[in-house]
Amino acid sequence: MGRLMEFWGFRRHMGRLWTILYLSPEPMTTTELAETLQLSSSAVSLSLGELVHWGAVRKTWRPGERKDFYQAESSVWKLLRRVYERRELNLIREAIEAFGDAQRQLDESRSQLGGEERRRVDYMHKRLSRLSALSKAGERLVGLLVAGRMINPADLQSSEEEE
Amino acid sequence: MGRLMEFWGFRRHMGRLWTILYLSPEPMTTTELAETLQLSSSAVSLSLGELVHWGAVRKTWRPGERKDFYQAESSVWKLLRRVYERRELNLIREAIEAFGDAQRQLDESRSQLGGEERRRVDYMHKRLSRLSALSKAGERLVGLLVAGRMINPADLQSSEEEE
DNA sequence: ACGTCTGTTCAAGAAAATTTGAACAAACTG
DNA sequence: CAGTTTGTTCAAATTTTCTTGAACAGACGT
Repeated sequence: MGRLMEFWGFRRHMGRLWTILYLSPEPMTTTELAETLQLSSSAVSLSLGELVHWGAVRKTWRPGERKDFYQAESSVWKLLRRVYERRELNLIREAIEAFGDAQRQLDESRSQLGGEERRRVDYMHKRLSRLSALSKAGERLVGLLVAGRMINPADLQSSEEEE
Repeated sequence: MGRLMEFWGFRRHMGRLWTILYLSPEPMTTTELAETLQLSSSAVSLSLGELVHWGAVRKTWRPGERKDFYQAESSVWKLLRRVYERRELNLIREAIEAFGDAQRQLDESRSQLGGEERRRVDYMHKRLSRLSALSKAGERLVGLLVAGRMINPADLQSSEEEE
């Protein structure tokens, strides 16, 4: 899970910590976690905090006990959905915006150019439109994924076909 | 595109190089690329090579010209599919294998344990089964994506429900 | 065959990230 | 209220990853 998480763009320790908690029948303390994974308390604090932020781990208490206890959110599907929603969707939207900005910049310079240069700009404009269309299709698809609805990858495919 | 690619686990320059090529009506040489992006020739060579390896860029020639020319594979959908196929599927399969290995290790030690310890091992075993089921559902889904067939995220969801 | 041009590989250096221990802050105990 | 215990933050140190220039190798033209 550490490797998986790292691949996904999170800290490796986040995966390791979550896994330990996921495999434990009982909530655990930071001390136990640090011991199990041979980590310093600050490393645990940092990664655990991020896990809590992503809703992958919940803080709990025990009557009488002074330390905090942590337990894993055990619905991986719920977690995946949240990540797609918060992170991937944002990323795609930023990309869409960037493509739009680029096109607008091209529009501005177009009038001052002629011949060869202008043809080049027009070409770039067309390509950017394609990237935009693709991103928008992607946005829709991820939206459906998050909503748990059926997805048709052919939409992505067709968004790229020449008009 | 650089940021997107980086986020996806590739070098940032791969995204930048691909974009320049994608926006260019004509194939380009390494020299032009290096100039455009202010990169050293070795940096271009490295990232461009990786792009070729992933099929995102093709080498072409021009009669008479001595330098190699490069052009972008312009079907992003095709590229996405290839990445999912070569990389994500592998990752998932490795995970599935790892979960299986872990379970076998638990099986081995189970007989030598008793009481509390054994209950703990059984719990971990059950949890690993859930991760396995989830990964296998994921594998199937990515397989469908690559094949361009319809996907139902609800499969992932249900693979996690208690039996 | 030689010199030139092109592209790749490598090791050293630079930059970026992770990790850690210590300092700090907050909450509880007696 | 002083003394613990717990958790977080920070800057220094370490590790890892990127980048670069130089050395190397291959191909071409003469």
